[in-house]
Amino acid sequence: MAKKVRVRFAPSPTGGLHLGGVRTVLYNYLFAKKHAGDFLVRIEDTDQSRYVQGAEEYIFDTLKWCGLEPDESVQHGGNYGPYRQSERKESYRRYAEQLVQDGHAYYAFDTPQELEKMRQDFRTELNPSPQYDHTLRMKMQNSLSLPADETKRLLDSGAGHVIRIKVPEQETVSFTDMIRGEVSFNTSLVDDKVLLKADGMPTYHLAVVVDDHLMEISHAFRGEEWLPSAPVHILLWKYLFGLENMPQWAHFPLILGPNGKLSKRDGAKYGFPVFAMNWADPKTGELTEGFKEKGFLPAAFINLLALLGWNDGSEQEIFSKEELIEKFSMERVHSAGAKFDYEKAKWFNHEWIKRFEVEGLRFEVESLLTKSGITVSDSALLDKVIELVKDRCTLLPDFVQHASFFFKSPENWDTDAVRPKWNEDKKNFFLAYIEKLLPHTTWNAASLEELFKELAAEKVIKPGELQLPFRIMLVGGKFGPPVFVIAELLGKEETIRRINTAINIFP
RNA sequence: GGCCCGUUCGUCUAAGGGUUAGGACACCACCCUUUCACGGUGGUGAUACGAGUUCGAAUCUCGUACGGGCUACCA
Repeated sequence: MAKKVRVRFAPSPTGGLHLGGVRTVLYNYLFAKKHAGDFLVRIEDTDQSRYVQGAEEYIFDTLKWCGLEPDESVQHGGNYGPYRQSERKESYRRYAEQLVQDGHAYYAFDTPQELEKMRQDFRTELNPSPQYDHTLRMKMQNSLSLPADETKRLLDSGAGHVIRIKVPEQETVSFTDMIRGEVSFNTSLVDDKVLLKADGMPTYHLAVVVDDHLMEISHAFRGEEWLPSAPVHILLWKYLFGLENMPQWAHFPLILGPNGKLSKRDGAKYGFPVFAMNWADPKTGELTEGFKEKGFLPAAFINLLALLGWNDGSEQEIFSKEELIEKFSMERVHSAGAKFDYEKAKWFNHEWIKRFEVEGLRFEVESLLTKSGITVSDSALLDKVIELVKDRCTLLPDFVQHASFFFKSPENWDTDAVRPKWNEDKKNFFLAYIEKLLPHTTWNAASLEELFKELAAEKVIKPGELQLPFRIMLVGGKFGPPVFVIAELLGKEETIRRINTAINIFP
């Protein structure tokens, strides 16, 4: 009998949510939705020293922007709450003690200094990082190496201690990864990981297993960096809840930067965002730019993220969220890491801007224009302008360049572009053109162009040489849609005003 | 160092024994456009290497090389 699909995402509020993290949420979400299952978010706040104030809210803001809101979460409550680890503290201790009683874990009293000393003492050329494992545990201070009464005395006296898993020797732990197939490990090479810390909080290893059990998680998906600790989790499932109840695992490939796992540094170094939204670290004040603020559409963002490690086997590249839910399948997630390419990311956004209806863009464009000091008085005009220029915009802020001159006269003119061919004859042409425009009643691009060309023929000037100056008069530079279309949208009064203004400025 | 994962154009990828190894981004050329784009057409460009299995290998197996991850009382 198949259990209902229930997946969870467990972010740690240590600041920011980068591409890899968001993609993990995305795949979790897509899989859950595809199978009509639940998608939960559980907060990993075990390490209070790394906990960053505001990071939790940031995570939920990000999920909201991406349209990946959980069904149950810290914010919404739900039947399996609480979803914050610090609020579940007591239950973890219980399971850890249970393991000790069953002989699968033990108390360890070693201080950080003693651990450091151990690493120093046993470090050799062949083994640069000695582990707390079966070869060393009897040489350390723990309930396995110490006499029972000494252990009891230490415990009773309230001596600081952790609980570590007792990993067996010479066993093979294997499991089936939905992406990689069978993966196996020799337990002799696995170290005795800490399960419960001295402060009573669980480490990720204990928490993930206990929570997945308590929250009835059916599928556990996470990044590939977790693969090496999977044997610990498998062992814990075996000891605590039974392998037959274990969720199915999938380890997603990493998203790589120019060199190795994508990091916050890469963004700053190579000039592209690595976070979904701006993140200002309250501790350092450091700001990391986000895709949102850079001008990405959420639809484009999740689209490009989804394709970084997955495709449906066809040549389709543009997928809406609904299509992704429908077509996503774990079998088609790659096992190799994918290097992030910002150029391609921008292409996705461009495609989405082109596809978006005006209604979907209006709000963003207007607020961007307002932010750069442009007042949009005519919203019907704004709609026309958006439709007209959206093909030219890759990132949302590009609209400012391509749309602002419809609402505000240029203040600078690219006079260098007109200078070489500008002369008295041309100036006279525009003066004459104004005279023709004044009584003109059918104000549309076609008739304006016709008038322009007739006059040019009359004055024996090539129309081509006149169009560029005309464009610069209207928009200030060498860009934008066809000139006569611009003139049409600008209206008679404004067009004439701009010709008049510029004609006196041209060299 | 040890363990684990991986390897098709520069990048993202298709092709799950038989294709001139396909597409997209980027790049180049041409067309369209007397602006900038969009668009269109074409081009450069890849199966890491070596063995084996097979009539036949990018595809299966092994080895090598290379890349990445992990190796904390972080996740």
